[in-house]
Amino acid sequence: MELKTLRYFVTLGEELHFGRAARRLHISQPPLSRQISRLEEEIGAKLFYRTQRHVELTPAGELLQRDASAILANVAEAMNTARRAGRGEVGKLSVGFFLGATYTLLPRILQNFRAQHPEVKLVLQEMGITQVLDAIISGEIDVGFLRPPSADPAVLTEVLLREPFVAVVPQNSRFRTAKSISLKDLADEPFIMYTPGNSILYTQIMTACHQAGFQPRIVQETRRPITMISLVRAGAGIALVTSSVQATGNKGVLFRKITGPLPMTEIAVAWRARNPSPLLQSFLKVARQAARRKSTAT
Amino acid sequence: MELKTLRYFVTLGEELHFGRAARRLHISQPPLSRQISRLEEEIGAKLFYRTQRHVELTPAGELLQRDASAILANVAEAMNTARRAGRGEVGKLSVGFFLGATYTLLPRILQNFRAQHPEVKLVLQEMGITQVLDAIISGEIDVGFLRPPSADPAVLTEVLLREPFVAVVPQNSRFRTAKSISLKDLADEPFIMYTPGNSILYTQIMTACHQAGFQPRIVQETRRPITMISLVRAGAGIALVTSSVQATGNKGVLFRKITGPLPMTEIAVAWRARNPSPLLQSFLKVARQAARRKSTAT
DNA sequence: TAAAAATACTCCATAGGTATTTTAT
DNA sequence: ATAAAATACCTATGGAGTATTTTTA
Repeated sequence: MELKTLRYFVTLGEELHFGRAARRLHISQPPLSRQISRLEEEIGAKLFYRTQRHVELTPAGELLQRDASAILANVAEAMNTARRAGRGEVGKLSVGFFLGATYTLLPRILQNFRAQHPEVKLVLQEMGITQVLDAIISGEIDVGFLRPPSADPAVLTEVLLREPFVAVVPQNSRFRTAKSISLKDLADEPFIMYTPGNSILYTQIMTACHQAGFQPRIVQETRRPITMISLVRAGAGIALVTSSVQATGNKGVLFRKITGPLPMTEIAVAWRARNPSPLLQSFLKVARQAARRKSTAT
Repeated sequence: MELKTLRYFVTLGEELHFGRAARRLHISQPPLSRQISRLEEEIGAKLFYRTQRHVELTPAGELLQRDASAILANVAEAMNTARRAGRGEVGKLSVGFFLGATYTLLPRILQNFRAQHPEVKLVLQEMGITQVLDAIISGEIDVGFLRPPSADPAVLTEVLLREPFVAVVPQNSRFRTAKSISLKDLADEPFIMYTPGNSILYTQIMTACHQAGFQPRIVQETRRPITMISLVRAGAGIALVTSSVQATGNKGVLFRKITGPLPMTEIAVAWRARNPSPLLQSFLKVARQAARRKSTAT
């Protein structure tokens, strides 16, 4: 069975006249006769009652007519879908990210991408920052957000966002009137700190404090900046978080700029080096645009 | 697009290896490569990422893989359905009948036919006895039940059932003790009669009465035997109905055999002379069987 | 270096064309 | 007598084969 045969059959079923059907198919009448005979042979049932004056569908032919039309439509549809998928207009894209990307960067990227590619299904997965890289390598996700460096040659990364640390202090803090705080002024404060294991922020802060000449007194550790802010609000100490955390708009605490040896911290987008998916490329483009606008805004 | 190409594509999508896929398809590797390239060209999108070591579906390929498998399954299914329709195992059969056939004959035929052809959809239409013939000629129904003769050379008929008339009398009738009634004994009774227009029963009864030497006094006319029986029960008169009407099991009236010049009345099955539908043939076979058993039972 | 996909070319099966016959109205 | 489907026969496109080249892990 070939589709050509089905097309012939469907056309003849519509015309009920070999000559006219053949003309519509841009072939001559004899080949059409032969193809129909062959089809009937293959199926093992007459599909048309035909005399020299009259052509009519048999019950079997009528059933096949319905099915065949549907099949032809499905084929056209499938080809179209594949074509559009090739242009990156439809499909699926898995995105992995860590908590820190969800404050300002990711929402804007996703919003723009959805607007430009409404028929693309986005599969979003939050995961630990250390797992993002593995997920990219394994192919579990197509694109991920992480903090560089990624240190794997099979994965390409591109920094989207650089942001400073800010200090989170209670509203009644002695720093409440200060516009910015020098890092070494915090030497005697109780620190609420990131968990060491799964955040390079921990390392960045610790290193900076040592450079500033003190060893912070850590009174609490947590992974989530929101929790850190709650603890600050409760008076447990002060915390250093990335600037974008301010976007959660927390009341009851104050955010202050830090001066001193603290470096900027970076968020990068990462993807498998040879993943030629057109969707991936579209996503990266949107991500770059969003990041550019974001940066200027910051 | 031809199905052959889709089959190649699906197989390669399963194997992800040109050599193995070609072996499964009983062709050599180069034609497979070419067909896949051609398909990609036609669609305008790469369907496989391929290096010499690794073949993988692209997003577009993955979509098409799903659609193509479904399409191939549908094609197989459609061919099968058509094949079975050709053997009369599935399909649709339109049956037209008049009221008089519904008492004993039709139920049994339909029951048997449904048992033997569970996948055939029966479309049943009750219609006036005069319309059955037209419906057959126009092709609106495939097979019809009517009272012969049909008087159209394009329609074949076959008598299935001959049945006598019986008298319907009230329970308190003077005939209640009689085993049978002679037609001319009814000469003075008020008659509840079939409508003249659409029943040859009217003609049969009137003719017989004249032969018996009287003109029946008609007090009521109706098309439905059930109504006639109700009227008899209500004491409006007596009626002559076909024997099979007894099957409705009416209380409150008595049925009595008639002796005299009343002929048997017939029910025939009829169909378009050249309707080669295998379903029709099956139906006729079942009808004949059912009628044979019915006759012996009567 | 080897395994596998792509390319080059050759051949033939079969789809389609033209001419003609058959058949039912 | 005629219109339309079937049959006969011919032609040529394109699918499949073999041999070879290219590529990358």
